[in-house]
Amino acid sequence: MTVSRALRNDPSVNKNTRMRIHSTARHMGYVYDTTAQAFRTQKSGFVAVTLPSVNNANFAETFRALSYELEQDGVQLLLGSTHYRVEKEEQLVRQLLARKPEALVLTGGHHTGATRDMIAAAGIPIVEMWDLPADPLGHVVGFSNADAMRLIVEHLANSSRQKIAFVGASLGADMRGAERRDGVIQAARALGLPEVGFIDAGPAPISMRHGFSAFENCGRTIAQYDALVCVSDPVAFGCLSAALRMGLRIPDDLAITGFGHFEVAQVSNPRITTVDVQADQIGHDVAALLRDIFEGRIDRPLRRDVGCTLIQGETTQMPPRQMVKPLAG
Amino acid sequence: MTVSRALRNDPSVNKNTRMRIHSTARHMGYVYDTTAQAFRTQKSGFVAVTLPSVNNANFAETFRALSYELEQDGVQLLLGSTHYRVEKEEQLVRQLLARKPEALVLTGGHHTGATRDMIAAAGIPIVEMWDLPADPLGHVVGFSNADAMRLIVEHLANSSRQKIAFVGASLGADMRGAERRDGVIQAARALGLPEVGFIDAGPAPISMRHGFSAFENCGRTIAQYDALVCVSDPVAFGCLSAALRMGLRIPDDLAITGFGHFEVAQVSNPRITTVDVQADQIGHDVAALLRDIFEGRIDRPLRRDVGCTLIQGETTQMPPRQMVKPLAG
DNA sequence: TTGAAAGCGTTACCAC
DNA sequence: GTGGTAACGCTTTCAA
Repeated sequence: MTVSRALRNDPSVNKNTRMRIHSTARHMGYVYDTTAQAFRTQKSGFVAVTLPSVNNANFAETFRALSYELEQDGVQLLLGSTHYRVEKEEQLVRQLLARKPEALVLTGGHHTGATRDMIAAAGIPIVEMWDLPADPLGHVVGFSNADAMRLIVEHLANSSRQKIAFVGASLGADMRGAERRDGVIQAARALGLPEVGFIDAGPAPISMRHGFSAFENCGRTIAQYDALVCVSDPVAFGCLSAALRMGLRIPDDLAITGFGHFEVAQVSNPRITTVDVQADQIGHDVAALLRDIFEGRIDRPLRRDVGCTLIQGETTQMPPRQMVKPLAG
Repeated sequence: MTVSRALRNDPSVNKNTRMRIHSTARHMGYVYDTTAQAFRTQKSGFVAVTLPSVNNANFAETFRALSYELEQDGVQLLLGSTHYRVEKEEQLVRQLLARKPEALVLTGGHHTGATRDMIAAAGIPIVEMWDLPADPLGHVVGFSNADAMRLIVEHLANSSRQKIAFVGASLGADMRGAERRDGVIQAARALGLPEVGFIDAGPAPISMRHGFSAFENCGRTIAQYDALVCVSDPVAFGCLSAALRMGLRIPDDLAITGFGHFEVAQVSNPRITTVDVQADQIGHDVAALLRDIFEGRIDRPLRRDVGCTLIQGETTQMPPRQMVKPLAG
């Protein structure tokens, strides 16, 4: 039928006819049936995405960017939330694969064996994002959490901070958080700093209020540290707020750093030193990658490191100014 | 075909036959086609949801609660973002309806004519949430934005604030924001307060940084107000941060209020007076409603007001203490 | 540039 | 308890 072609804007249809068809279709309140199309063409038009949490400005931003790009290609995203648990991820991936998505985008590089098996059996393109896994399932668009923390620790060391504590979720679920903690520990060792402390803010996901409580619960023991490296900006903001309420001067008494370049880090008072990992860029890059995959322009697994940048705020000091070298000669 | 029944474990099939069919199916590597089933039965197992933005802690929380409840029933949510524009919503609803969802959940009660037509033609249950529209499309789970603002204005008036300014997005796109502004204006009039000012923080969506800039751009003109009623907590936080940087004392020089009971309002320093609208409760209630609908326990449109509560923070003063009444006698 | 016919895999309905 | 037939709404192919 010509109608079918017209509605898909097939160029072989006369412009007049097409216009007329479109207008009557709209007039009738006609809605195209993607279900029938998916059935007929054996293409679902879905891309499945898992996030640890929707309620996280960074992941939400990646999803927004991804969704914005892909909806222009008529792709519908299927979103699932793992609540930072690989077992939940397994259950979710099973549910999502039943919808026959044309690709699967996972956050992070840690998965159960069953998840890996299902994914292998599905035979669709896989993208892992927000991480640089050692043994990827397919394509990768992410950054090194350890590298990000090295930036932070080196910055702190440059302004003569010695005793660092890491504020994060209880060990177990949040793998990217654990990688960040390890990154801090490694970086501190490499610089010859004393052993890094750990302040447990409770089970993941943790946010502002958990940072706040964790700081309050430290009591006077906080005095043994001169820098707090937090797993994320919201947690850092919570700590900052608690510290200010206790009358501490930030950064004079204590340096505080975050992670993720959340809005709150830029608007808070003082602004929080953080690391920008460009959540939106990850979304854009994954979308571009998927487009390349669907159009057959990719033949082997891609591994893209989007990198990260230190954003100096006001919760840490500038490194002491270097001696100015005399001009040559 | 008997095979079809056997594979769905229809009890009317002989046990032997069923077993034989299952075994040969497995042997053949047969995979059941969910797509064809969805096509034939006209039941997709989808519920479509539109949000103004995913990148908003309140809407994300509603989505999380909704998703959490419904995934237990094997329902998959289709999420779309309207970017606070009814035209975008129209396009989105068209896309979503093409997937033949079994219900449609919309945020807000303002839609284009075409949207209303499509929805009527779709003949599926509709839920409008986060609002109490005068002419609902179907079911409603929400609250009155005007009522919420009345709570705020009365609270401010109780502590003798007179000159109020509303900080919100430019008029046009954000309808709930506009309702809140109108609510403030009406409440102020009802209390005999002077005309309410308007500080434009730019086109929706607006967040912390827009509140910050808007406040900064006011310069000295801010002095004419003694209370700032912000369209949301993030915007209020931005204003608060800018005010503190300018050396204002909050709430002595200026009262500031937010909306939505976001985490930042509770952790900020000082805490921001706000209105709790229970984003998660809305999600739960919508999920419960959908369950009732699918199981045929609902015969006429439901209209549920989840209400809202004033949360007194530290950016406004307590009302002057009432004279203590002498004990009886 | 348009139209007619066949068929995708499933299920509802009816006959056996 | 089993099986045959038709149909869901679309796209592909071929003919006009």
